[in-house]
Amino acid sequence: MIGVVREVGWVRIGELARATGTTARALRHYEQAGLICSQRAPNGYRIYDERAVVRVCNIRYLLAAGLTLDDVQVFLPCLDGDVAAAPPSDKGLRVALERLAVLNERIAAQTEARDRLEAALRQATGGRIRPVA
Amino acid sequence: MIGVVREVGWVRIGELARATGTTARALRHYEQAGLICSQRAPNGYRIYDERAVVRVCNIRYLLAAGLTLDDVQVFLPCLDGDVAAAPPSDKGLRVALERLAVLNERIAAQTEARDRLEAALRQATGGRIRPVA
DNA sequence: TGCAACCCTGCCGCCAGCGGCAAGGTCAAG
DNA sequence: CTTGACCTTGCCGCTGGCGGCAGGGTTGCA
Repeated sequence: MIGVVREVGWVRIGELARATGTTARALRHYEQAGLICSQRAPNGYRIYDERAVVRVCNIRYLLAAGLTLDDVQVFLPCLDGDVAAAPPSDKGLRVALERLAVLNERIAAQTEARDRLEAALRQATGGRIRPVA
Repeated sequence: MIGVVREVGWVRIGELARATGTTARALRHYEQAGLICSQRAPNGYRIYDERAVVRVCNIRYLLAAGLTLDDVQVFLPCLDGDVAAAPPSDKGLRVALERLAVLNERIAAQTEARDRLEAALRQATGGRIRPVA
């Protein structure tokens, strides 16, 4: 074993964290939420195969897109990437569409608020033109 | 003063809550956050003048738009419609403009999230969530 | 042999915006 | 005089996605 570099196969939590741009803490959190699973080494350490990288990246992607961990649950069958045979369920699509609607709503509301604020500011400074550095 | 009926210049918290579509609990919360203020009746009850209705509605509007209570703080001088009589200070304007920028940033971030989700969905309808790595 | 770098579990904290409850005071109507 | 609607303060709880720490164990390397 000396000098043998294991290219693939099993990584521990820290390495997976580095590989996916997250933290060990977050990964344990995902596991507790049932989004990823791990084998255990004889010493109790979590070990992951390389598919975990894809999976975690997918999870992070969906989270960054505004889904919750619960939402991501729905997509579990699709998270392994190589599953061409597992198209997203109707349920998954529904969740995603709902989330999309929520995001659109929020964006619209905030944009409206911004426009209002902008107008108010313009009015506030309308009479007295004050240079606001 | 005899016989003069002042059509409710003052309301108590419950009525204000009903008038603004919120709860007494929330109003106390806003007060504790420094967003609204109240007089006190001799018995200790909070009493509000009718401008409070406008103010609270504005607060709720901004909150619904995704602002935080802290954000709303900054816009306090604008919430009463008093702007013409009491133009905001340079300092206030500066802060308001900063907040405007923050708002724009937030909108941009959420828009990006939405686009990502949309893209993911588009990929999903093609068979899988998204090509990873 | 001793250290530094990992890993483990478990639990508390944080932010935001309240909800809800306890334990009491106040007031008008019946 | 009692009921019930309303008000007060204060504090704990909840959701979401972790951060961070305590208090351990395990490894690799000089």
